[in-house]
Amino acid sequence: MAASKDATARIDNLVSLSKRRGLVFPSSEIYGGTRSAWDYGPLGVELKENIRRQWWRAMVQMRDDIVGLDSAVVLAPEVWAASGHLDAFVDPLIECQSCHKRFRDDTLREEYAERKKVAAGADAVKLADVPCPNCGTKGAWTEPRMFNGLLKTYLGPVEDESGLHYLRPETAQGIFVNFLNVMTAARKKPPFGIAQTGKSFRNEITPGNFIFRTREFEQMEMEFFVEPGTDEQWHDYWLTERWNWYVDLGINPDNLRNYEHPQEKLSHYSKRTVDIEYRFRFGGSEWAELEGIANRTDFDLTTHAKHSGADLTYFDQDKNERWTPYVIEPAAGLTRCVLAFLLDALTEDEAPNAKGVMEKRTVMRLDPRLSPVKAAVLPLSRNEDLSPKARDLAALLRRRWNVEFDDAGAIGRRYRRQDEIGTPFCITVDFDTLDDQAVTIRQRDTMTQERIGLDAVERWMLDRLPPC
RNA sequence: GCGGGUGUAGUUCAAUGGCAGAACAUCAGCUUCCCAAGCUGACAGUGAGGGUUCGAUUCCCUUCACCCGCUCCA
Repeated sequence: MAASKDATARIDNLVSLSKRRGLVFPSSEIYGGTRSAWDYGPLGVELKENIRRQWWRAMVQMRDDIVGLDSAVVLAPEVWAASGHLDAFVDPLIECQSCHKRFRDDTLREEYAERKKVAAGADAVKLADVPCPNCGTKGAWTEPRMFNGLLKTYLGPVEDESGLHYLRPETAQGIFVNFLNVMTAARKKPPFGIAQTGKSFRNEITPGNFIFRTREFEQMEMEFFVEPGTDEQWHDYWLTERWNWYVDLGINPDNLRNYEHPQEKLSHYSKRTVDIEYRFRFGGSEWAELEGIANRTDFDLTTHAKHSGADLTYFDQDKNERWTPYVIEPAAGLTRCVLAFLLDALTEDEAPNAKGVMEKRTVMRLDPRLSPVKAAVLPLSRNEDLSPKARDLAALLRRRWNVEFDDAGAIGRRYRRQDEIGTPFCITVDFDTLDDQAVTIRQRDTMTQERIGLDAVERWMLDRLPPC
């Protein structure tokens, strides 16, 4: 339990750092807050967009077999009936009034029917006869209450059932209903993929663990359409690709693992699902899901074809036959990625202060591609000659990157402030700069410095920051 | 939603049924200052609502949020 205590402290530490530095704020804080979501501050939105950009580059722009899409959040309600979400997301839950433990009404009666060999099945079982599996109290159940995971909204001027719509619980369905549009317009044929990122909404019973589980969250999903029979190979391919994406962007592989879903617990659409989990070290569980990589078979295209009447098969000219593609889906949580990248990057080391005494240093060792601020330009001290020189350099670099200028307080303090938010490079304009037209560049992780000519700074940065 | 815990400045913590303090952070100024400990000054708080009371941050109720469990799977 000591480990989880440390982990809790680590998260608490990140929560306060996030607020202090403008990464993540409690939502609607001045009104006491709402637990549904968190807000991303000036640095948080940069980090989140950088992660999204890296995903988009790796999944869409650097490949010729995947294209992008941005479908609506509110789709026709029929989509959710066809996809199975209207059924699968509705769980009737009942609670034992003695021990307050909760169960699903239907599974409780099913298990009872099986155990007691009730011939007529679960429907014949009366709840009053069923004892609580936890405490044994018989029939002290509350009324079943429906917990619908879908968020409802009412469109149109009159708020009645005819306007009932749902906010999407996943971005995937927007891809499936556009399958034909995209395949034709982009002139793609299987194997090919459609990717999109965006907000999704789920009525989670218990949001929590900072930004890990929220009712409003962001996903990065890709549906990869393949010929049946090749699906298992492609599934393995994407497991490797996605794992490597995290490691390439700096996540310590020791903090990653694959979790194979047991066959009997698979979602209604899945043949096989493997999660990439990160060692978040929350109180309750060491590992938690970052991304789910599922073989969705032809479930989605088939069900949408059936419900809509559209032909969602693909005509294979080589084989002269029609088939419904299978789908491999790597579905990542963008907001979960933000948390994982932050936790993995947040480190403490020791560095000497101005008097040579070793002191704790907080460093956010983010990959420079993800860092909210790419460089800070700092005059050695606030001075009428140095500050303008530094401002000019900052303005020049801002044409390409998010660059800060700061001339407040002592130089060491400013370095540490940039360390804490993960800025990889600090460029210092000193009094020699006025003569030799050169600056020192300090690197975040090593604190080493090198002197570079003013006119070479942009090139130096370009060599170390890949285009994005 | 249920059970347990917590709520005081931006952060981390004090204190009290009768003026709410500190440290760090932040901001302004000073400083030829290269790794947060210099000097001067400033801003800033009892989560919200109600009750008891002459008086509530403190006691009571409600509510909201966070943390730990039940649940969950991006």
